[in-house]
Amino acid sequence: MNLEDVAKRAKVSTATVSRVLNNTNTVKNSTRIRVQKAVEELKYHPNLHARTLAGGKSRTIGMIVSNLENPFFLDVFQALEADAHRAGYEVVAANTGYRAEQLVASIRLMIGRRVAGLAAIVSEMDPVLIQELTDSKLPVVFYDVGNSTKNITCIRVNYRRGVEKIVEYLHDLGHQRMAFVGHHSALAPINDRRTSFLDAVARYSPKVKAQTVADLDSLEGGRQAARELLSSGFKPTAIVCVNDFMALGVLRELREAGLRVPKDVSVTGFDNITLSEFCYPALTTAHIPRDRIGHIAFESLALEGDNAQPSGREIVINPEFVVRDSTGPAPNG
Amino acid sequence: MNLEDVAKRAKVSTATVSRVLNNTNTVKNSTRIRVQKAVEELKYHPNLHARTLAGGKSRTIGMIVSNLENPFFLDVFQALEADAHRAGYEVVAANTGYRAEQLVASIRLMIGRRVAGLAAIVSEMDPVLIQELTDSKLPVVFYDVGNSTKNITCIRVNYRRGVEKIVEYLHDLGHQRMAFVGHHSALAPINDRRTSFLDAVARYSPKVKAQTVADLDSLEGGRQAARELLSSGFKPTAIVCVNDFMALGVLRELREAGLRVPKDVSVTGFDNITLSEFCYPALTTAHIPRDRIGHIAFESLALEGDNAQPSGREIVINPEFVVRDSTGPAPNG
DNA sequence: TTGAAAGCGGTACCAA
DNA sequence: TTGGTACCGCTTTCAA
Repeated sequence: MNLEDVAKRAKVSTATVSRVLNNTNTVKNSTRIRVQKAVEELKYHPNLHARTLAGGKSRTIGMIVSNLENPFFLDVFQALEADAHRAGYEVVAANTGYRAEQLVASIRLMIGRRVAGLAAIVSEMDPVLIQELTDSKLPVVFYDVGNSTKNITCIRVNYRRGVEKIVEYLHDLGHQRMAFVGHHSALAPINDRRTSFLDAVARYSPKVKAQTVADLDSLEGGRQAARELLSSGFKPTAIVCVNDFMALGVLRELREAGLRVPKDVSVTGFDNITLSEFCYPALTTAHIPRDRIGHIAFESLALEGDNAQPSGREIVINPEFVVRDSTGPAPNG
Repeated sequence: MNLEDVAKRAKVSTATVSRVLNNTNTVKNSTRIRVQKAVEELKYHPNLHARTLAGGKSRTIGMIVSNLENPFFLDVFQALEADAHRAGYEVVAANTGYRAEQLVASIRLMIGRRVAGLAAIVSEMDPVLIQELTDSKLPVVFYDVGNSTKNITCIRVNYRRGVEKIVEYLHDLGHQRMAFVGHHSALAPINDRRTSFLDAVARYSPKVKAQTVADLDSLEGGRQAARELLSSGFKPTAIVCVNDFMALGVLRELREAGLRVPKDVSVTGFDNITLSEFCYPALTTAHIPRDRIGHIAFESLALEGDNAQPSGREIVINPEFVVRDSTGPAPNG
């Protein structure tokens, strides 16, 4: 089923069918109706591949994220998609699960699809890939990696600042044994977070001690990390989690170990995902505006004409400290 | 940048380049290497649109879900995608947010992309769309709607049975005022769930009373529904939620209203998403095997040859009752 | 206002 | 083992 079938049935040329389908040029009203009728009757759906191939331009944006299970990424995706749809774009997403090979495959796929722009909200970016994307003319948005150049926009979160605020807050509450629960410490942007924590704690050294553990970025990962922590003998009075998602796992393990939060142990998250307010106890965390990230990504990728953003920007986002119920004074003794 | 550029650089024909790119036929080793070198140097990435257009076949599966925010759908997606990748397929997902117009748009999009198969895990399917998909020759999998025909496989969950078990359990615990928290009662498959609940309760009538409320399928929706319930004067001792996701919202509202779960109010979910075990208290729920649904969807859509599934199957899944900590004896008085 | 035809970037068949 | 070439289904001049 193709244009020609429709054309035949409507007794016009394929060019005319194309015209009515795209509302381009002017078509006599009577023939327009004839064509539309034919389209209806044949239940014709234009082949999008042929369309983009012939048209040259692509109306889809690619987005690659590290972990769709973590609502953080989903929120960014939804914000981006909302903008995209409003502007007549589609967005196709890929999930890497923090696997470098999968990232390579996803990038190839996106390039193969000739996306109009690519948002890479991933931590496993290696320098080679960054370079490759930089070389390509494709508009790209990175999150937490790379450097901005003509076709690349970088969005960074001042994680360090956020963690400093958290550690300071905990210190003021009297905590002296703080632990950090992270994940994938082999990945640079994520290891930076661990380092930020250690640096933040170092300011109160030697009174305040620190320890770090890591597991997968998942509920179960957070739980395992907490388990490891509890059996390490370190006995933290505060656990700083790299994000809210893992913090939920930590909360569970503490609960099952009979520890009360925040009475026995304080816990903090990061991101301020919706769940952080719905779990028990509600998490003290640092807000990262996922929707803003999504909006910025879209703007940098798809705006044209007057609204076009100066590409090659570097945007820094400052997290906002949010106090809830998962933190409290350090226990005595 | 296209095949011809590569061909020129390698001093061969486009046909030969195509051959080495696809590993078809035999190409002399020396020329193969020459071509590969050219591909490398030019950083050439084949245009996937041209590929599918010329090749005729599509190696991608479409999946449409009602609400990606609800982990239930994400789990199905991930299972499907894992299978697909293993078999060399891609899957592109679309989220409707339970909006009928968005579903129509998404279906058109998938058809336009000429997907090899379509999994529609949505509740907002209307008869017209079902018919349209049935007429098309496209392999389709429905969840909870439609009927199986030659090209259509249906996966159904015996929700009724699951709710019966839940209501029976609550009844045995002495609960006499049960409420149901649902969403989008205008959609048939979802209203069926509400009806199942009412029917289940009716078996214990008139001793046991029932009431139902509905809001959005979200954390906040569950919370609002609970709020409405609490201010209705009905004073339920047990709240049966249409799914775990909304149950999380209910838990929060109860907590903020000063009600203890399960001491004052029992709460049940449905689906057994991972979060149901990580929230507090852990939810009594009914397990629905999302991974199995994903696997079945993939099999029905993409298997060929010996492993091909008899299409037009109808698969019924029986939820498994899971007791955790959110349910307990009805409070006295 | 409409039609004919030249691409878009590949694949695959037929010859060489 | 290779090259030539006819499509795949659509968009877009260019003429009529």
